[in-house]
Amino acid sequence: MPVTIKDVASLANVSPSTVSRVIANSPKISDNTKKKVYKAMNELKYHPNAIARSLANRTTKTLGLVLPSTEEDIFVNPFFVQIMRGISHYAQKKNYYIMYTYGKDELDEVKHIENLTNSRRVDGIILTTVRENDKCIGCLREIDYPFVVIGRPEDIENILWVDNDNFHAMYRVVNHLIQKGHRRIGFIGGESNLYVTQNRLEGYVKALENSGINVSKDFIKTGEFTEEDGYTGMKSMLKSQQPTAVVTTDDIIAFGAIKACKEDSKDIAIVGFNNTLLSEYQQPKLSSVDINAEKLGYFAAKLLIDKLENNNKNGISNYMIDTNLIERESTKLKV
Amino acid sequence: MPVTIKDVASLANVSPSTVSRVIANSPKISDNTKKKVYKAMNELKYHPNAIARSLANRTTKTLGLVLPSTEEDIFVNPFFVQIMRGISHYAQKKNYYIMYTYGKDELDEVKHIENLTNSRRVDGIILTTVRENDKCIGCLREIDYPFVVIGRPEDIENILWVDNDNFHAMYRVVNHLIQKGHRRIGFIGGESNLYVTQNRLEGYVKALENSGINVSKDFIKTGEFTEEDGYTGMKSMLKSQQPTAVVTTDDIIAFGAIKACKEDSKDIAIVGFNNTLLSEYQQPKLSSVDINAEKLGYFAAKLLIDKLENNNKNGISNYMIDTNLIERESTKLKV
DNA sequence: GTGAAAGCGCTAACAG
DNA sequence: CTGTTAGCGCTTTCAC
Repeated sequence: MPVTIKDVASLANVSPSTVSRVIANSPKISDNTKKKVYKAMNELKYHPNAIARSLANRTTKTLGLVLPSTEEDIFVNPFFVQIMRGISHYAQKKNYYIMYTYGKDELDEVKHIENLTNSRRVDGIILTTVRENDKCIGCLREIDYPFVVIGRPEDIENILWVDNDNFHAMYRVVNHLIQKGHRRIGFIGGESNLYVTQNRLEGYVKALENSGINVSKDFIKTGEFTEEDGYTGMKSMLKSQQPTAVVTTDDIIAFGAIKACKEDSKDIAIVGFNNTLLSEYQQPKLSSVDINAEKLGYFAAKLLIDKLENNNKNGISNYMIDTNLIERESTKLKV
Repeated sequence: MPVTIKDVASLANVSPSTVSRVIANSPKISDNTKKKVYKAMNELKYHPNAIARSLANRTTKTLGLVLPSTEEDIFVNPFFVQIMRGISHYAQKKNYYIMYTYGKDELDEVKHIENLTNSRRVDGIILTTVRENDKCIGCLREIDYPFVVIGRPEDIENILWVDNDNFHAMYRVVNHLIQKGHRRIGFIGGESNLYVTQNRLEGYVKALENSGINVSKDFIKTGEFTEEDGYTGMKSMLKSQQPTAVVTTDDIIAFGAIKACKEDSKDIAIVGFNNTLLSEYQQPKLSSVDINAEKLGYFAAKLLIDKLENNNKNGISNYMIDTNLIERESTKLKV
């Protein structure tokens, strides 16, 4: 029933291998036979069977995308959807397909990765989260399967990854605030042992130092990525210090900080991170750093596909994606 | 390098076909040889090659998911993410995989569908939007490829689909408002030629009639799915009628309606639809109908997979998914 | 430049 | 119950 390469071959009066060469656009095929073959393909409405090709040349042209399924992550944050689009964007360009799976937790993710790779359904894997001592990375490394990570892993040796330049992102935000006249600027971050937190904190410190502003421990709070810790961080800072501006490492933290300011009727400039959907719906509308998730996805796909196609001559193993401060009401005022 | 069925066969001292039967869990295999084979598989860490299986039995165990990439749709609305999870949930249960593609527009979607189906990468397709005179459906029908659509198509003959019971959803919402004492209830809907709009309107009408409340054209507005049309619809209703409550067919419409009420300082009960993320962040928090998108995805996958596996004995060709009124501040008050 | 033949790894008759 | 034998549809040496 389905038309195969043989049908095309006999109609065009050539051998199957010739047709195959035409499909692969082999250089050593006369223009004449090329034409003949194309004609036959059109007449028969021939379309190569991807599965058969995959079996023969041991490559599926498919990438596996592993998504976490934590409620908060997935819903409040357009992050993953944007990443998916970015990936899709580059993949389509290169004629790659994407299979996605949701993992209930880290172990479940590992299980899915094993399924995907053992069955050879995919040529490579894209990881969308990094954890401490990441088991997914461990597993992929062990079986030596191509993969790329969105977010900077602890141990980057021999790993493809993309991430924002968190140092610069925060550096620029703080600088911007300084330009606006702020001198007493606080920092409220998530877990202090995370790279993101550390890098963003460094950017904060550097910006202050560069402007000759004293960096004080009392202006630096870290905790969890929760509204609550944003709230308490802000509260305690308000009590002892008199910040005129506060930068945070996540919108959710910023939301808590806003709440604290409102309670104390303090008018303080606040900046969030990740530019989540809700930032625009705060009172005041929250200025936030857009991390360009779509670009993260795009370059993750690029890194992986380039490797798969051996186009990685330049040896690039990671990309730093730029960020954008989206300025809204919360940082409108000059001091 | 990779271990194949042959390796297992020779280690277990059986033929490849026997191993194949063990993999497929064929009933007519003695427990003894089953054990032998399993042992060999474990020792060799054998994993069947999915591609080879697909080629041999002409089935890929993967579904193609076609997503629209309209900004608004994708971002503001957790709809698609939820659908993806639902699909994934059922698919994983049945050991199916999902490939997704984004279509820039209808034609682009058709192109992707053709790619997916012509290359035989997928066994079936899941459509997440329905348009008037839908080209995707047309194409799929023509080539007679299994598919399911989320949303009720115009012509449902021989088509698998899932949708909410829009009639009942709205019927119950209006009833609920009536219980609360409302008698002057307005309706603001999207495009009047769409099924959703019509069905929801019918539910609205029926509920009023059942309670012996007069249905007046002046209480019914339709337009586009925009904040603007929600706003103007509300404005004009406020001018001529004195509604105490208004139901809408989309949160975005409700947002506009809220705005209009605020401007005129009218305290009117308002209900949205789709329970989007932002509904909770309105002032007042918007009551909205949750359409259970995850369930829509789940049952879409079920419908399609059941068909593919010929488990569709009962001949079910669609599911109606229940909805849930999420009550928030906007309908708190009794009249 | 093009064809013949072997094979990718697995499944599915058909025997026995 | 199990083995033998052909393929599934395409690619890829290796000749010519």
